[in-house]
Amino acid sequence: MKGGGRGKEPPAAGEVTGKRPKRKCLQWHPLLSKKTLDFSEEEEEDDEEELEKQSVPCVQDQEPQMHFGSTTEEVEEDSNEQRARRPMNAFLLFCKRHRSLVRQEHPRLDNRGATKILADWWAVLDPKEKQKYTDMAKEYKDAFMKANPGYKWCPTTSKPVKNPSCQPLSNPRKKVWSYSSNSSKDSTAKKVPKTDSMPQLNFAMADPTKMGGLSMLLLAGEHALTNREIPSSTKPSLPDTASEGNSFPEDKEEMLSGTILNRVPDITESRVKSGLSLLPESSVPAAHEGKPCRQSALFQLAEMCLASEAGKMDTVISPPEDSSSTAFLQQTADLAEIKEEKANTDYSPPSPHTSALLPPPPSITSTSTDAIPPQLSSQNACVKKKSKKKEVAKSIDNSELPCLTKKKCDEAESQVDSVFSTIEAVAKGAWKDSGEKPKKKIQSSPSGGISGWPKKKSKPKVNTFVKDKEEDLDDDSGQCEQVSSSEVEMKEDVSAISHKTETDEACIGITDLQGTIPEPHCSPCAHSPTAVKEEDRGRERQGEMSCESNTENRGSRKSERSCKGALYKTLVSEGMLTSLRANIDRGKRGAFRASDHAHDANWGDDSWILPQMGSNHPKKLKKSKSKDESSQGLGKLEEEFEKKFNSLPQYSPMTFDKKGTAVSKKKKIDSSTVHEETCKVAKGPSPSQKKTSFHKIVRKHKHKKEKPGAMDTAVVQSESMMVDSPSKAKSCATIAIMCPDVQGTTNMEMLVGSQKRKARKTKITHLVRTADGSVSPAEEDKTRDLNQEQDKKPLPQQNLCNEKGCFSNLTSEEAERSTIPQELPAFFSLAALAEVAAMENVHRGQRGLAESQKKELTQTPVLISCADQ
DNA sequence: TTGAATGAAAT
DNA sequence: ATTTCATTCAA
Repeated sequence: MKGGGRGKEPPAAGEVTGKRPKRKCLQWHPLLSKKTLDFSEEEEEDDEEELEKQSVPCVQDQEPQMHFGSTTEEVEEDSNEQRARRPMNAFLLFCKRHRSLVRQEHPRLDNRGATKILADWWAVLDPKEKQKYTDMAKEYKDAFMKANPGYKWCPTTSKPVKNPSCQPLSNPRKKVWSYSSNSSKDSTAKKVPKTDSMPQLNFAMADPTKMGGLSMLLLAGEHALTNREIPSSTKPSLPDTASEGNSFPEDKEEMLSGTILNRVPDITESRVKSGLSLLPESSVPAAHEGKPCRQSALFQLAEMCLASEAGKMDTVISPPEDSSSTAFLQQTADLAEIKEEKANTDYSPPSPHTSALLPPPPSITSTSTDAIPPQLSSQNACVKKKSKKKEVAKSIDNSELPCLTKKKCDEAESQVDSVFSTIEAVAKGAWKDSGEKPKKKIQSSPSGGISGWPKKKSKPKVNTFVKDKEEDLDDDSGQCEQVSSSEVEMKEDVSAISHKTETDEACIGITDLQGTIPEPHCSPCAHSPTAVKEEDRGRERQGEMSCESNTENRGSRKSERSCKGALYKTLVSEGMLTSLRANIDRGKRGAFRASDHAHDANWGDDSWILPQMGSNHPKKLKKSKSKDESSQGLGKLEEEFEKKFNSLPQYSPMTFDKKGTAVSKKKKIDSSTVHEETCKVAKGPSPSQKKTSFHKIVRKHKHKKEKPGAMDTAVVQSESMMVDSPSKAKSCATIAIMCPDVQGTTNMEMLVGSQKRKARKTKITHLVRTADGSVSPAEEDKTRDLNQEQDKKPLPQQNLCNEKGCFSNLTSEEAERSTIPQELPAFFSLAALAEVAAMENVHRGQRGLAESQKKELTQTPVLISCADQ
């Protein structure tokens, strides 16, 4: 059927160009930009940012993971390729937000169909609301542009924008997107000054991604550090590094600068403080030195890990959760001290290598292992996992398969290893970046000598990689500038390292998880940081408890997260991350907020995050969540996801229907869809379809009004339908009644929407397909027309509907799902709906849902808001 | 990998 | 004016 049609779209040009081959584009996230932002800026934003941050990492991680095998490297390597994805437009946002709803209603409907419906809804959507989405989109775009100054939608030429090599990141960061409710403001800001340097990638982003969950930490750290950086800023090399590996370099520096062990404590404190209060100065000497160091949360994490390994971490870690910032800090400090001591004891003796961070000597490792609280290990694992899950699989193939296969390497070892690996990876990354600095202790031992590094006993693989990398690094070492030249290498190395390590870790983590918990969900966790949070709370899967100290809950998987989470929490507690806290406070429920509010307030961060989440592990999450169900268990991910999105108003289908009717939108209705549904209805629609059919029917009527010519056919169809099912007929009638006024004025042309474009190509196709057998294209068209015709209606209705609170109800997912009936009342008479439902049920053979719906419908007062009024 | 929708941007 | 591509996910 489509074959012919298709030809066109897929098209030609597009194909070749590479259209969809999914580029490796990293998805841009507001967070990225925010990342750059100073936390200090806006509290609100901060909150959001926090959330975002969390989420971001995941996202980022995920992406890389996704592509991982191929992509990861690509990302790093191909800065060029990686193009940031273009920001979604209002419609896409809308789709993203509502697709699930549509699907709920019409389970059978595939995405295409859903898209059509969404298009209809969109068409019908009140201008106000549309405006919201538009604004969002705009902001999003603005932010995006800021982040990626030179970004071109069409890669066509080349992606000039990014360059990998050396551009200074700093600029872009500035503000990024502040979220302002008002759309307009952003526009001005848009591109702003930033140097164009920021390549699309936002390497900054990239790094974090790599980092995984850590990214957030990094952000925080960076944020704090940022100040410093600026001063030193100019390092040519840095920027480069930053661009590339960004975060790493900084870390690296730190690493290099001081012995990690020793430094760790200090750094940690400093970072923490800085992060919190922005204390700056004192600590982080290293950073000052040469580079800016963004320290990163990552670094901290590493430190923590080390410490923990040392044995002390437990303490440290635990605090975070509870804690208030101060306590935490103090503890940290204490820990640091302790660490130092131990470190000295344990580590120092052996070698200065990089000291703790990197490769703890085997002995140490063992020690650490013992001491290591699951948390740490878990953390590491978690972090990596996130990013890697998918990757892991791939990567595993390469190097780590064994782990997977085994699945159970010693957990302890694995964990430890993972930790180390992580650290190492980080260090390496840093080193690379920092390569310039002579400091690198590691360097002290030439590549060959590095042995210190690669401590991992258990996992030679990692070590090997690391070593190799190190060597590479060494080679490269040092030269940030070189980076440009050797960027690729760097990237590769880094990526490889990180990945590998991650992989290993991931494997480990997975193993652990599996061991502890069979569920695969882990991966999901990775998906969204935010989710993680919630999960942590909510989920209590016992898990290993590794994180006991850490946070409240967390099962094994969580443990990892928890670790991170601990940091976050700490930060939050301190006030660093307001938003986070807020979220936590809200819990899942936050969703409710009025659409508007939410929209304004949260929109930015939250919304973004969620989506990504979804995208990342769309399959798992979504399905699981699908909706209602998810609320129960799954919920968290979804919840968060929705929450964010929720900030945008989500409308119930009913609303749309109403609006559609009410509103004059021209919308086109998808004739095809309508037909299908109608047909279905007539036939014996599937349960899910009922609604759809109903809607469609309504629409048809509308359309009919609009187009007389079409009307005829449409009418006929409708008639037929009616005949088929009296109930339907009634509904139709009802509708007609309701919207009698149809101002016929309309225009024939109307077809605005979707079909316009596609009409050429697709339209036909649709028709054919849609036909599902029954429909013929012509009819559909007619139908559409008819619908359109009818579309016009008095605005008031719309308002009413809106006012009624379709939104309010909707916001919460639960409400949405459960509620359809509730929603219904608005537009059409309930009775009609009920009838329809009844019919459907009959056809189906009754489904619980259907019945329930009917009941509800019937019960609900019949409002005939429609028209008139 | 395609397609359905809309829209912004680029060509 | 036309083409890309952003999201989503079943075919």
